[in-house]
Amino acid sequence: MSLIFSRQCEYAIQSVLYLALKHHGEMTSIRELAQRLDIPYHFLGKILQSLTRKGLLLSHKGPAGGFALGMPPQDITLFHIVEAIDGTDFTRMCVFGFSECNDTNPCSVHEQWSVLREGVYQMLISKNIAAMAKDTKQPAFRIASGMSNVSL
Amino acid sequence: MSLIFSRQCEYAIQSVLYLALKHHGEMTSIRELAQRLDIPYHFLGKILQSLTRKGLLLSHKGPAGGFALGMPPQDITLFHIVEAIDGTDFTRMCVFGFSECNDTNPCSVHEQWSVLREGVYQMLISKNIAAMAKDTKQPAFRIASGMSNVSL
DNA sequence: AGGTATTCAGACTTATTTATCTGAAATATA
DNA sequence: TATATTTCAGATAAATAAGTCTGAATACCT
Ligand code: FES
Ligand code: FES
Repeated sequence: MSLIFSRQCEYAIQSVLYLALKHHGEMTSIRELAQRLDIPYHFLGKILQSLTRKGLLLSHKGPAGGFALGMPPQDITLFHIVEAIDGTDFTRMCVFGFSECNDTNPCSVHEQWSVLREGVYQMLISKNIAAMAKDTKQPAFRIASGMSNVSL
Repeated sequence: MSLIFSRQCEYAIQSVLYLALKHHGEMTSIRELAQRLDIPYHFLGKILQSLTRKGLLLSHKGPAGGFALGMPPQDITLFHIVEAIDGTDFTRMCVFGFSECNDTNPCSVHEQWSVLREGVYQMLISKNIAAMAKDTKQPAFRIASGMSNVSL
């Protein structure tokens, strides 16, 4: 198989986006996220904990507890999430699997790949979560796999 | 971790490229490939067998046996190799992990991703192995991880 | 205070990928 | 024909990723 990001990372992106659709300060439980996004409950718990430790989310225990964004949605980009879950190795990786990817000792698709990789990076930092949430409120966009749009 | 292609696939690419540097019809053993490219011997054996079954390589048993390209290097692209090892699912995958990636029900980075994905596809089909082998003969390029250039 | 709903922490299981081992089949060469 | 060298096939093992379970800690509510 060949992926871009790990499944954990995909779940993390979906969850943060879902939280960004909620009103400021509103708490959302793992249960709700897991149901609505079709993510295994306990697995999601772990992922949200990681994001919380990194400061991307904040959490609160007890009834009426749950998770919410840990910083303003304007300040969160996909790159933050990817960085927190998968790390940023992909910015240094060679298509051929060679150890170091650099201009002085390139493989034969290095030039093309460098451009594409920069494109991926731009995709990850250019849009913040607030903007993506706004997109997602339009009916044409979707938050979860099957669902188009979402009613919270 | 986040990768583009599986490790098997990276090994496959390196191996096919190495074989393309050999004279037409020359047989290369798993042993030589494994040593020069620093790939686990038996694991590489499996991978080369897969490529052989797909017709990308041809193999011959016995002393002076080994592997060679199964078609003219001008006709082999990276896409053939990726297709044989990892499959082509990545051409249909959504960055957010949603089930179907399409224009009618997009996620909020679908537009950017579609462009990038097409770029990856072009990278994989635009250069054939013969051209890449020619690149690799220049001292600035490298065939194996540490090695710059290669003396066969 | 007591009951309930939630996150948190850690051990555990399962699935997938990567890697290894063993021996059989094929083939060149002496 | 005998021997050595190679690929081939299938089982096995180790490493990593994905997912599950249990109970403790925390906080709300009556
Ligand atoms: S050296 Fe291979 S992609 Fe840069
Ligand atoms: S729908 Fe997400 S990348 Fe196409």
